[in-house]
Amino acid sequence: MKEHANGNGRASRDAAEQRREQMLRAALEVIVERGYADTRIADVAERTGTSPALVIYYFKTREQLLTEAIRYSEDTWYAEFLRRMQEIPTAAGQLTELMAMICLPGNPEPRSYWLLWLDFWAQSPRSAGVAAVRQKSDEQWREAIRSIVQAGQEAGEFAPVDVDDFTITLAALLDGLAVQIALEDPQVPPQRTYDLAMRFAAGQLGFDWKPAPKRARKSGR
Amino acid sequence: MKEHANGNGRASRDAAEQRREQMLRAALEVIVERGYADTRIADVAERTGTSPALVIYYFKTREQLLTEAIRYSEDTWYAEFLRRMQEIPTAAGQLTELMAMICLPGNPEPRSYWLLWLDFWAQSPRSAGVAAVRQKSDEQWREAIRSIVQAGQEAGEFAPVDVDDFTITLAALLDGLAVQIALEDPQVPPQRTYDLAMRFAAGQLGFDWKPAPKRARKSGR
DNA sequence: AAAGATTGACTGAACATTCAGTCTAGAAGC
DNA sequence: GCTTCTAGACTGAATGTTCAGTCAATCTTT
Repeated sequence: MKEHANGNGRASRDAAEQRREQMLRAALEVIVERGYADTRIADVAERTGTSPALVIYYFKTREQLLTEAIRYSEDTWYAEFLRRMQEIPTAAGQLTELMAMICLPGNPEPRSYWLLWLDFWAQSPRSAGVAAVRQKSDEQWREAIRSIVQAGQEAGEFAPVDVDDFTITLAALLDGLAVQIALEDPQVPPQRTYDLAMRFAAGQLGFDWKPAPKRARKSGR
Repeated sequence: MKEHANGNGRASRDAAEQRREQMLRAALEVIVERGYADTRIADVAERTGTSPALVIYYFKTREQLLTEAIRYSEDTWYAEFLRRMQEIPTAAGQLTELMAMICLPGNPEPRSYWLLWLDFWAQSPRSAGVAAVRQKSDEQWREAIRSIVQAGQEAGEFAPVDVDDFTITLAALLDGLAVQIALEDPQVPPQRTYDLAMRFAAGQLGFDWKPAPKRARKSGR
């Protein structure tokens, strides 16, 4: 269980790093379940099979634990996003994959992710730490869209719309749809958010996209 | 200060009603400042110049106070919205006024209103009471858009887009822009949210709209 | 390589504070 | 005098943080 060995304190430093991550992941789980404000140190301790004191030992304060947790979440998500983008050649394909990551159930589970964001938004006005992470993520996020669109335009895939306007609009649209995903509005299931977002992007950028084959056609409304 | 007088318990019942509203308004102020989760009974008591015990006297529990407060906020906002709609003849005009109410600084201050909503969203997954109010407001909200669009189409003002799809998309877009308004993102000031939302609506529905005369043209980006 | 010294990881118990909600008793209005 | 309204003192339960000290591993010294 203990990987001691090699010379200096390397092993224990690794172990410590693992501990930290374990706690960060546990914190994220608890935030999703109980909400940011109601996440207690004791919860994280319990979930990592340790004591509240140890959590404070690693993170000086509760706030530090929580802000590091959200930073961790963002970094992880963004890294996965970049990884996927690199495997896709066309801008339209990249945009499609991005939408899927955001809207459709899959590996980084969008609902959990967006539940976190609802909390970040609510916390931002009152917490400088959260606000900073949110702002940075938001910019990174828009920059990602922007660069895909720009590349697509240069490759002739996309119509020459104003990149900034389109980016902000799409980002906002996705945020709004994300709320519905997170809150599981029965009127707006994930597949529908995906279709609507794709239709908007395809319409504005002028690339072809056909909505997924509808299963049963809902009758009224 | 005390309006006693007339016969039975009417006066005191009115006074009690006023007290309640006073407390509800105070609660909303505190929620905006400190956030839903950190709103204490003592804050509301202090702001109304009374005691915590009295707040509990009127609302049995803290949760009841808070959920009634958000209901009150929604009812007030929606009533004002309806009032304004009735004074506008065209569907395009109504839609424009709606956007202004949502985006541009004015009487029901959008930023405060949206800050409340950020909290409602974050609270919804864990509070049945909040979730219920939110869901109802959301539906009411979409229904309002839908009926304006439908009227506009019947009057020949608007292009015949799919009403449901358009409604959900616009509602989501506005929610997303609202996040930027609430969080005061420097990249996306209120005027810009208004312009983008209007451009989207005008483009989709095919009515004329010219962006407000830009003041100073920002140079780079 | 054995003995001692040092460090990092960790715990249990206590502390201090914060707060929702209760209780009691009094004031105000009818 | 009966009901409604109000405040202040209080309670009980959480919960973040501190602290003194244990334990095991590693480093130093001889």
